[in-house]
Amino acid sequence: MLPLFENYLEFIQKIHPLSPESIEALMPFLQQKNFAKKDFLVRQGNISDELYFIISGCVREYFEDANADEINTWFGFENAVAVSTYSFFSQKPSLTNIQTLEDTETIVIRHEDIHKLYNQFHEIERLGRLLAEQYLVQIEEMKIILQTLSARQRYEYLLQNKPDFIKRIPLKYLASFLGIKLETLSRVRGQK
Amino acid sequence: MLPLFENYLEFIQKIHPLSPESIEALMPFLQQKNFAKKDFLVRQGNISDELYFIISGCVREYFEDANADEINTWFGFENAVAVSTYSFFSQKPSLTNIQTLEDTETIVIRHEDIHKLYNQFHEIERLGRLLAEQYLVQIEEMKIILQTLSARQRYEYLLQNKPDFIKRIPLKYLASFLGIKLETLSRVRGQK
DNA sequence: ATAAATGTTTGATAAATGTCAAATAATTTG
DNA sequence: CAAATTATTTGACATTTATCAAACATTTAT
Repeated sequence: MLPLFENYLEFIQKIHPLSPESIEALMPFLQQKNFAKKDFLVRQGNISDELYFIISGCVREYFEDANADEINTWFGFENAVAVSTYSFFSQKPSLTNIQTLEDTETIVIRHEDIHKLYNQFHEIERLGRLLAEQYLVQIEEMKIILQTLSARQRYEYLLQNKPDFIKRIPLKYLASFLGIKLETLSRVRGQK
Repeated sequence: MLPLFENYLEFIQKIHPLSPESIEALMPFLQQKNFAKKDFLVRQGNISDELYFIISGCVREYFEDANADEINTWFGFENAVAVSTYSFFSQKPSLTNIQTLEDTETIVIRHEDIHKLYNQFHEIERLGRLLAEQYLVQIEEMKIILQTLSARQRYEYLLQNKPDFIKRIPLKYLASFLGIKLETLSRVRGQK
């Protein structure tokens, strides 16, 4: 087994253990892809037919709003799944970009291949369901943060719950992720 | 076929068509439950082991924040699935209440029974996956609204995209759903 | 039909956040 | 390493939103 795939399989098995047969069927569809800093995994407007598991590095998902400002919607580090959900699920043009913030190693699996595996192995479809459910709950949490917290409280939420974000992601990007302006974020974190 | 189940089956078939065998297996687990206005389908702190399909009426999902203010997180009308996602998926205590805003007829299916069906029918598990994916994309949309729009723009979003909300849901509840105060919402909609 | 309860609007003011401009600080590149 | 670029902070001020109080309107229950 290539050592790079170990993290990926471990990640999967934690969500839903797979039989040796499923894993054997899955492996040929996995492909390693490495990206330099600032490369794009997904581009707004294109249909995203790949799902990425991040082995190392860091990516952001963002879109451009009406004023051509970038709105960051998601950040992912090692051992996270990066996917342009709407596009990948519906196979329609992506509303977002996914771009690396550092050199990043990924394991890629294609939409088409996942669906082959879904058809062939009920337990892989179950994995897909569980992954979607978990992802959903995470998005819901972030939605509540944006719905209920002040700028200062949003920053404190990051401090307590996503310390990696503050360590590794430029404030510039974190601001729109938190739904506040860069200057406000800078002030809020100065006074604490 | 009881006419009440028709909408439910139609809803399901639109997401993923099921074979007659699956439908036959599913039917015995469906149960009709009617609620009076202000009744609770789910209570914060309890494990929610039921998923509701709304035949008629209207429900809200909400939780109480640290100041004992109610934060509304979701509204559902006819032909929507109401579920306390976190609790139902993880079978841990619910973070939210689900309460009717009008007399409401539902079709209920239990967590345990869904999982029996998942085990027995791959295609029902697929339905579950697709439902989770769709739900996820909807939550993501609302997250973007809260992340990027001003109070006035949030109201205009509702006007254009969820006119039913404005017709049928008291402003009092819509305000926290939009992440703004009642008075602000009232002002914003007065000046238009 | 009326009183009580619930829901919405309005006003005055305070607090939070945004805007624009400029100064520092940190990082990248030749 | 120095210049150029990118990122962050700070200041003055504008705008938005919240807060608190009260009035007004609508719905519900008797």
